Amino acid sequence: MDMSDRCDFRQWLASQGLKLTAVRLAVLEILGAASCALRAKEILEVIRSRRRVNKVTVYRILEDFCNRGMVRRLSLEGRVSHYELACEHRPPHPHFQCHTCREVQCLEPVPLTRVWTELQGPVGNRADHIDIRVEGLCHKCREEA
Amino acid sequence: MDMSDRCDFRQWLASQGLKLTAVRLAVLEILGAASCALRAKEILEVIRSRRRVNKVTVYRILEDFCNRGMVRRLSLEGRVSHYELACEHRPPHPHFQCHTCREVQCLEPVPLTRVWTELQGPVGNRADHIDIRVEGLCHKCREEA
DNA sequence: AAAATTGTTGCAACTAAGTTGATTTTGGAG
DNA sequence: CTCCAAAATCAACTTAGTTGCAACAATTTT
Ligand SMILES: [Mn+2]
Ligand SMILES: [Mn+2]
Ligand SMILES: [Zn+2]
Ligand SMILES: [Zn+2]
Repeated sequence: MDMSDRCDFRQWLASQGLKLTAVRLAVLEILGAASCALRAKEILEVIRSRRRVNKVTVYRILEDFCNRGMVRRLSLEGRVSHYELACEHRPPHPHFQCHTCREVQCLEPVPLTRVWTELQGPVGNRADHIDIRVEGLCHKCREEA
Repeated sequence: MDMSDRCDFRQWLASQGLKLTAVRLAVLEILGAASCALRAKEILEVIRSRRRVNKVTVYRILEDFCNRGMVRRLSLEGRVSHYELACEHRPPHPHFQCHTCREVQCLEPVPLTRVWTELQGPVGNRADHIDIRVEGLCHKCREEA
């Protein structure tokens, strides 16, 4: 799932009618290079290692990208949102989160047709998306125990 | 999914070696009577309509119940945890959350064997639990639109 | 070129949800 | 009834994110 090199972030911003700014580009590049979903604070720190930024700018950019469907916000355990790129090469997929170290791993996308049929909600609801999170103990934490 | 009348909360507390206190009992009764998962603030407000309580007490009780497996904490959209009873009559199940009104509905438990086979995480991880959340537009919000 | 418009960033102050440590109160065993 | 570990309270703190407004930058208009 490391096909970010295929994405032209400058072009993506242009196609969204967004100006190419240093912070926007940095957010996309950082998420594109990440192997798993990142917290806003982590993104902020990476940008700050290069240039001066205010956290509000990063939060506003992430919010905007999420609304446009360019980035996905994951609700995992705890009160901290995690963000990952939602480019065409990265379809929605389940995640694994370790009880102990809280690390998040992306799992392969699953065909949801089978799951859909199992999930008959109250009639009249319109389901748009299924979010799957597997909880457990990651291989690193297993070795330590 | 309204079998809370079968649960004897006083006995449950005793079997857990917990003293029977007004707030503990109230938390269990409120969660037992709820038709969907509640936020800590909602639980607090219901208790406060009857007696004086500090929010810390409620948070500490919820935390303790979650650690003991008596209550489940749901990580839904946003930064607010939702809590539901995890008594023997209420097995883990998926949830539906409305984009618009954010209301949470409990869905029927699904047999996860089919889903398990689809979710092949990195080798070496030990999966303990699968959390499924369906997002969409609830029937009430659909009517309004 | 100057001015106005628009979009972007920065700053400070704020909020919501939950946590911590110290102190006081209470359930229930003896 | 007495006593004390367990439970509740209080105030202060933390974390993650939000809000309103000012400053700045990039275009567009005159
Ligand atoms: Mn992912
Ligand atoms: Mn439920
Ligand atoms: Zn781990
Ligand atoms: Zn709704």
